[in-house]
Amino acid sequence: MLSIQFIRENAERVRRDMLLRNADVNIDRILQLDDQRRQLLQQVESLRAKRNAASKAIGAAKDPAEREVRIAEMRLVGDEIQRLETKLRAIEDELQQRLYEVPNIVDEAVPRGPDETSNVVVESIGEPRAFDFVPRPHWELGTIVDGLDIERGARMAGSRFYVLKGPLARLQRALIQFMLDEHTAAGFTEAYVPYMLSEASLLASGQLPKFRDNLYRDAEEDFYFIPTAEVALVNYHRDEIIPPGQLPQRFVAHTPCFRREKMSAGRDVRGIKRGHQFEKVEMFVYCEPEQSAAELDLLVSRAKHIAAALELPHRVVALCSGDLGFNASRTFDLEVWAPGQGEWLEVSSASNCLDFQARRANIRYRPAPEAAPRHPHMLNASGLALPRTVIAVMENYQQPDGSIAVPHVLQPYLRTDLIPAVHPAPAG
RNA sequence: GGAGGGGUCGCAUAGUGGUCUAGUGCGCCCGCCUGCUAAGCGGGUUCCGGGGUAACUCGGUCGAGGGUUCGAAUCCCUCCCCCUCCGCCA
Repeated sequence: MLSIQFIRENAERVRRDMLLRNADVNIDRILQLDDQRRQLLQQVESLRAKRNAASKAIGAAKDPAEREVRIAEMRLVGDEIQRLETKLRAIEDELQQRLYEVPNIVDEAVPRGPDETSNVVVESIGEPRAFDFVPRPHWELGTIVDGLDIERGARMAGSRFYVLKGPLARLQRALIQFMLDEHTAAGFTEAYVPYMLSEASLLASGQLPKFRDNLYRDAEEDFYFIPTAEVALVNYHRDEIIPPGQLPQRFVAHTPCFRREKMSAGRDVRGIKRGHQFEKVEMFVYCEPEQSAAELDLLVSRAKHIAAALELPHRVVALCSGDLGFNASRTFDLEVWAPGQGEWLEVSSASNCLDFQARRANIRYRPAPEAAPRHPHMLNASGLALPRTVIAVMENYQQPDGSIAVPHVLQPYLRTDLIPAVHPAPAG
């Protein structure tokens, strides 16, 4: 979240950024609550100071009669303190709730625009392959290589679930392994993290209270299923002051991700592009504020590296202000080309969240041994999302008979250069 | 799931209603003393917030949140975490 001090001192900037995001946030109400809070706080605190002094005097007083008089006096002061504290608490609660729902500020470099149509393609790498046959979508290829079973997935769990088996289960695992190997070789620390987290952790990462609808949770215990490993890694240092000399910290984690995705049925439902459960390799960085712009570049370059190593045509898209996520002040998406479906698939989203999550999670670091603590900046990026990378590999590497060539870098993992066609191609 | 024991300043501990402004030791920082180092001596050492240009000052903070009281580390309630044993289990 933004600090109330920041909002107070930069009210115009914050109002502007809320407009740029199309965020419906009442900054005036927040400032008004802050004003009331500080007024009340001063009253309460001066009364408390008075009570503290008097109580000390009572403890020291010898004469019982004098004690009684002062105790009676203080009883009245105590009542008044209680009355004001009740009022103060109500104001602080409302202020806190409202602050939790204010999104991050918008980086000056972010293109302005109301929605994704204003996003800007900043870089394109690789030429889409020229096919001398009509490329098939991945769900057809999945059937041909006997690696994808959407019907049985739906029978087990409902719509938007699927089963990967045989060569495609193995392909996905090889991709995960490859990505982890590449990122750890680049200095990222691999982490295995809980897949269910407490409500406090979801609040710290920014998922709650605003995005409750998109989360799965355990009905009986305080467990929320992670929608991304980012949520776990934000909380790695929650309520800590990181000692001097330990930044930057770069993590990479492979986890499943669970999302309710309560969107209109009928869109994006074909195949495995969007499910309630999917695998993702996630990168996450804690760094000093001065470094976060460079770290964002690093994360984008790491995501690009994976797409390039897999020889997939890809492009980098700068999200415009209206398309930014709640936590992010600047985001680049990485998209890969899927020729079977004929569309660009978002496989990574790299965001600089500044100190927005650090503040919610109460994370600070000490720049130097005697220095005052500061909030670190935190960044996250997929590196990459699995089902869509699987789709891109399948559709880009497909052969006329529906078999799928294996990208060079994956051949050591799969110990083959071809996923063969075992069923005849569907007619048409 | 059952029974018991715990959570106090970076670490270790003391503290069971008012001289707690949380003591002591270790560690760390500054100073003094000192051929050098060590020892010794003195001082300092949580974090958050309010007010103030500032020096400074006030409030809060003993796992978290409520409550009792003029006054809570200390008493009461709810919750969280850790340890030991039993049960269950990959």
